[in-house]
Amino acid sequence: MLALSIAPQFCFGFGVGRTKFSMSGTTRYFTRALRSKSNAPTSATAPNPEPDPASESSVAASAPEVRVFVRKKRAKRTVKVPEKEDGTETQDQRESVLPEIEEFAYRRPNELTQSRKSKSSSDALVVEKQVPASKPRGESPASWEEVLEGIRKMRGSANAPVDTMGCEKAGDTLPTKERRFAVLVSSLLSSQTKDHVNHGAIQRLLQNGLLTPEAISKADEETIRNLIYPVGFYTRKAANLKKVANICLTKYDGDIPGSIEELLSLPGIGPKMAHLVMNVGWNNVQGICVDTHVHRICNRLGWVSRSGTKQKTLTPEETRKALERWLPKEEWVPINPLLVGFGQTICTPLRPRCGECSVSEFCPSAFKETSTSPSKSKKPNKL
DNA sequence: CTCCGGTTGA
DNA sequence: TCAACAGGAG
Repeated sequence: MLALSIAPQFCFGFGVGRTKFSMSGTTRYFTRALRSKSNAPTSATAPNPEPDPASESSVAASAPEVRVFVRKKRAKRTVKVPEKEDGTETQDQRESVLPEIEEFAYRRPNELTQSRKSKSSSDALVVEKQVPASKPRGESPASWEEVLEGIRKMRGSANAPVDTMGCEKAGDTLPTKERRFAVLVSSLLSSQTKDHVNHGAIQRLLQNGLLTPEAISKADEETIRNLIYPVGFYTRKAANLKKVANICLTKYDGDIPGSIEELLSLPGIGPKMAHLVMNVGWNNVQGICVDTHVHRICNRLGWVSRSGTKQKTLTPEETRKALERWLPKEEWVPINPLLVGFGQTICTPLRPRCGECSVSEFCPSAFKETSTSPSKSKKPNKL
């Protein structure tokens, strides 16, 4: 999931020999793309399209075509960034980065109108199960439609990248079964990971032919770990990925599970991702994909509460059920990217920019958390 | 409630 | 420099 910014200080440069580093109290890491552009200027991004089923020694070690990230743990001192980080360079970085971000910008208004008109013109979506739009069963909050519309307008002017993009884009040129698997993999990788990082990992898997259950189950874990490296929690995810690939092969004939319950049984797939995979992979809306942004914002707006009370919901799952009680089904999919983007730019977890929010008049929590924060309370309100 | 591993804002 | 972050597992 994204933190707050698409700002120019982003300096990621996959495959261009740029080094970045981070610091934390106990551990320092830096990453470096192995093959720099100067070695193979024109083919740097298309190393080896063929599957390279694991030789015993890791693919990363034996095949120079595989682009991996090298990580070093516990470097004792700060690593120098080889390329200058002065102002002009930053400018270049921004220019090279923004188009990629642009790709991820959510295009919800189109899709919304499309789904409302229920037109079959959508190309990549294969499983076209018609979801009956159910009538909301609970009380709708006052003015929720105005609020949604207001947020849509705010989002239209300032797009924020959204983590579902990696999923929706994942392998959208692939055959349907492979595409579903790509969506599943993307979901596995995407949690706690910025989507451009996730997208890079998916591309590397794809380029190395490792975006099928067969290939992943044959590849060794080290290879997978190196390929997905910059994503958050890559060690755990590499292990989960192998397990999931094997489960898909043995229990689902190489396809992915088609129900929430079965998806939840996969390691690394929880409620949020299970609903995301159903929505995006199967185009079958079983529930709302609720992440912390949706959870936080719905509570701030007073849209959800513990059943029978006015208390805030305590978990995203609780929020999901509460929201599903009244939100019309055609909003179930759009609500996530809408609120996530909103939550990244305006309704931030800490110090929400209520002054810039056009729907603050409808929000019971507006201006309750001051941007200068201190005098409020020792224990800041998490929502 | 903590850990996972890296990024980010303060 | 360092704690907060974000989804899932334990």
